[in-house]
Amino acid sequence: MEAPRRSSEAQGDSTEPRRVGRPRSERSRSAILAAAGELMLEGGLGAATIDAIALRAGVGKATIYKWWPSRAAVALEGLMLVASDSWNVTEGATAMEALSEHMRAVTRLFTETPAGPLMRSLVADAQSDPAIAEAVREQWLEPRRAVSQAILREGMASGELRDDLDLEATLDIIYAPLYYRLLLGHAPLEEQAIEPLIDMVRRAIVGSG
Amino acid sequence: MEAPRRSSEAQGDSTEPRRVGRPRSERSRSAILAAAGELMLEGGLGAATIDAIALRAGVGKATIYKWWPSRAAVALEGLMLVASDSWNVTEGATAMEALSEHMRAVTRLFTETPAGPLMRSLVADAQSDPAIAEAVREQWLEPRRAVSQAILREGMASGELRDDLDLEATLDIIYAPLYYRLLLGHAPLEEQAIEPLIDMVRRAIVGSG
Amino acid sequence: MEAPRRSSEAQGDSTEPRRVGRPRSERSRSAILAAAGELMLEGGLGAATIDAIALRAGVGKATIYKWWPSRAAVALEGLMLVASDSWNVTEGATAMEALSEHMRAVTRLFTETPAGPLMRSLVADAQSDPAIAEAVREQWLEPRRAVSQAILREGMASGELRDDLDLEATLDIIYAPLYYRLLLGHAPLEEQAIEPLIDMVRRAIVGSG
Amino acid sequence: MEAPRRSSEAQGDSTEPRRVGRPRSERSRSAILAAAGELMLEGGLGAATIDAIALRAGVGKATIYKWWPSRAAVALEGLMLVASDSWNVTEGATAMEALSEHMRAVTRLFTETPAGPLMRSLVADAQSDPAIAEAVREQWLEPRRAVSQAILREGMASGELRDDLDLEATLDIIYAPLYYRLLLGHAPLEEQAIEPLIDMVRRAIVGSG
DNA sequence: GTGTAATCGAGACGGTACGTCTCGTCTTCTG
DNA sequence: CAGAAGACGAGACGTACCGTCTCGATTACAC
Repeated sequence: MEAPRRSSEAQGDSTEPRRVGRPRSERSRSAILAAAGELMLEGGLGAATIDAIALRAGVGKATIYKWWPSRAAVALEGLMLVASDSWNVTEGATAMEALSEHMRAVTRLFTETPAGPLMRSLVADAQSDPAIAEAVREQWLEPRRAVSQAILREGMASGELRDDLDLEATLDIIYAPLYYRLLLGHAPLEEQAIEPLIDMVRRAIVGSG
Repeated sequence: MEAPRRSSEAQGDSTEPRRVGRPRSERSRSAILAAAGELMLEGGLGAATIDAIALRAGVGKATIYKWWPSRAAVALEGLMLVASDSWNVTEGATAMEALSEHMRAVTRLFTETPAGPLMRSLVADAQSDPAIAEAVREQWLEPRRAVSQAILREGMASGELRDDLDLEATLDIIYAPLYYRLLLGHAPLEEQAIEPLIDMVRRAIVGSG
Repeated sequence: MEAPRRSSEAQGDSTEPRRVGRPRSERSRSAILAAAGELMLEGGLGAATIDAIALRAGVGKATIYKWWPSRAAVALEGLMLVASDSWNVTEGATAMEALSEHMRAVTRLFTETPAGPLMRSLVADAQSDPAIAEAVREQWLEPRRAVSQAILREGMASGELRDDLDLEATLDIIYAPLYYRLLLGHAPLEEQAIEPLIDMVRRAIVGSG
Repeated sequence: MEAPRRSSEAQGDSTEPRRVGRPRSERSRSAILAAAGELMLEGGLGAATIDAIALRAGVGKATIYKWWPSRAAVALEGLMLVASDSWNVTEGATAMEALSEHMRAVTRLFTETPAGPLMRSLVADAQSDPAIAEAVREQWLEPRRAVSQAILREGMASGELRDDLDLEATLDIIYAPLYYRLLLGHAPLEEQAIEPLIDMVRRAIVGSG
C-alpha cells in the first residue's frame, strides 16, 4: 500500500506539485470516504467493495484508484477522519485517570462510530498485504501509542507508576484487549464492560509500594 | 459456517450414519489440510485460494466444498490438527508457572508452525463473515480459554493468585497481546520477547500481599 | 459409443461368457430406459442427465455405465424400445400408399411417444461425438431407410414409380423434412400437416407419363 | 437466449442508449467470433467452450457473457458473419436456375466455411434450449427461407412453376435434405452430390404440362 | 447348504466447464 | 483537462455433471 499517494491534509510540503489543470474535487473525496463508512456499517465489511463505493459515491472507480492505492487506504483515511478529534488527552489528571479515559475513548470510537468496522477492515486486509499492515502500524497504531507512551513516561517520572515498566509490554496490555474484543467479538466492547480491563492495567502498572 | 459437517475426531456417536456408498477418502482430507497449510506458509494468506488448494492437493474443488463450507473451515480444521498436541498443561506447577508456560506454548505455536498464518487467515475472514467468527470463538477460543480458566481458578483457591480476579478480563490480559502482535506485527512474537508480557500478567494477578 | 456392449436381445452367441454370479437385473434396465424417457418428456433434453436418470430410476450411476457407454446409447435403446412395433409396412398397397402411411407413422412416432425427444437428444449428442453419429446412422437410420428402399424398388419394378430414381436422394426427400421439422420446429409436425410434404414426394417420384 | 443484446449491425434505433463510458471494443468482438469459429473447426463443437474461447481470444469470460447470453448466441453471430455475403440471388435467371444455385451456395457454405460446424452447434444446443431454437428460426432460418420464397412466387407467377405449390412444404423439400445431411452425415454434402436432390425438387415443382 | 462370483445401491472421488463476481486498468465522452 | 461512466483482461468463486472408483449388501448358480 505504501500510504495514500496524496491525502487531503497536505502536510505542508513546500514543493507544491505543479498546480495546473482542474484541481482535485473535494466533493469526490468526502463522498468516497462517506460511502465507504456507510457501506461498512450497513452491510458489513464484505459490502464495501470498490465498485459499491464508487457507485454509492457517484464517482468513477478510476478516481478512487487515482488517489488511494487500495481499499485499505480509503479505510485508513476514513478512520483518520472519524477519529480526528477523539484523542484529546485529559489535562491535569493523574496518569491512571488519563489512561482510563483514553481506553474508554478508544472503546467509544470503536462502538459508536464507523471506526470499528473501518479498523476491522484494515486488520483483515493487513493479513494478506504487508504494505497495508505497515501503513496501519505507522499511520494509526504508532501515533496513538505515542500518546499513551507520553502519559506513561510522565507517570513514571512523577512516581505514580512503577519506574521499571517495559513500555512496549505496557502499551500492549492497554490496547491489545480492546482490539482483541473488536476483532474476535468474544466479549462485549462497551464502556462499562472494559472497567475490569482498566483494573487489570492499574494493578500491573501502579507502584505496589 | 457451522463447522465441518464431519471431522476426523469422530466423537463416537452411536447412531452410525448408514454406512453405504464409498467412504470418505482419508487421503483427500489430509492432502487438503496439508496443501492449505503449505500455501499459507509459502504465499501468504492470499495464496490459499480454493482453486490453489484443490490443485496442490490433487483434489476436485467439489470435494473441498463437500466437507467444508468455506475456506475458513479448512483453516480451522488445519489449525486443530497443528495445535492438537500443544496444549498440555504443566502438571505440579504453580499457577503462574503454568500460565507462563502456556503463553510461551501459544507463542511457539504461532511462530513455529502453520498455526500462525492459519489463525491470521481465520481472523481476517471472520471480519466479514459472522459464521466464521462464531466458529472461531466456539471451536478455538473458548476451549483454549477454558484451559487457562482452570489454572486461574486453582491459583485463586490456593491463595497464589488474588481472589478477586475478573476471569474474562484476566484471560484477555493473557491472550490478547499475543493475538495483537500476531495480527498487527508491531512487535516481535517470540519466546523471549514475551517475557515482559508475562511479567505484566504476574503483577496484575498475583496477590500483592 | 460403438453400440451397447450388451443389450437385452441377446443375439444368441454360442460362446456364453461364464454364466456365474448374479445375473443382470431386468428391473434396472427397464427402470433406466423409462426414467430417461420420462425425464426427456418432462424437462427437455437438458434434464436427462445421467445423475438424474440414476436418481429417478433408483439405480447407481455405475450400473448405467456398465451396460451403456453413454447417455446417447441409453437414448438409442429407448428409441428402439418405443419404436419396436411401429414399422409395419402396409401389405398389398401401392408403393405410394405404403410410403404415405410410412411417413405418417414416423410423424406419429415423433409426436405421440418419447421417440421425438429421444431422437432430438441423439442428434444433438451426435454433433459432438462421431461415435454416436455412427451408431445413429447404423442402428437407426439405415434399417429404417432399408424399409422405404424396398418399397421404392418394388414400385419402380411395377412401373408405378419412375424407373430413374436416385434412391439416396429419394429417401432424403421422404425423411429429411420430418427430421428437419422435429429438430428445428419451424413448422408443425402433425399427421395432417405433413400431407403437403407427401404430395411433394408423390410429384417427384411418380411417373409423369 | 433472446438474441445478442446488441450486435454490430446497429439497426439505427433513434433512441441512442446514453453514449457515455468506454465504448465496446471492436477488437474483442471480432476476436471472440474468430476464436469460436476456429475452435469449432479444429476440435469439433465440444472444443468451443466459453473458457476456451475466452482464452484463445485473449478476453475475459465476463466480456463474452456481457454481449452474448450463451455460446449459441456467439455461434449465431459467427454464422451471420461467415454467411453475410453468400446469399446473392442469381439475377435474370429462371426460378429453377436460381433455386439450384441457391442450394449449391448453401452446400458450399456448409462445407467450405465454419458455417457448417457453427450450424451443427446451434442445432445441437437448440434441442435443449427453446430460446436458442427460436433465435435460430427467427434470425437464421426465416430470412433465408424468405429468399427462396420470393423466387418461388415469381416462378409461379411466370408459369415456370406449378401454381398450386404449398410454399412451406416446398421450402422444406429444398432445405431439409441439406440440413439432414449436415446433421446426420449419412450421405455426402458436396456440390456434385446434391445434384440428384436438385432433380427431385425440379420434378416436384416444375409444371408437368 | 455353502461357497463363489458378478450385480446392485449408494455415493465419494478427480476433473472440467459453467456463469457470476470483484479486482484494478483502460478508454471515451462530457462539463 | 478532470472525472463519470463503464468496458476490459484476469482470475477466484461455488455449482453441476461427468465418468470412475470403492464400498457393503444382494442374488443366483456351482459345488
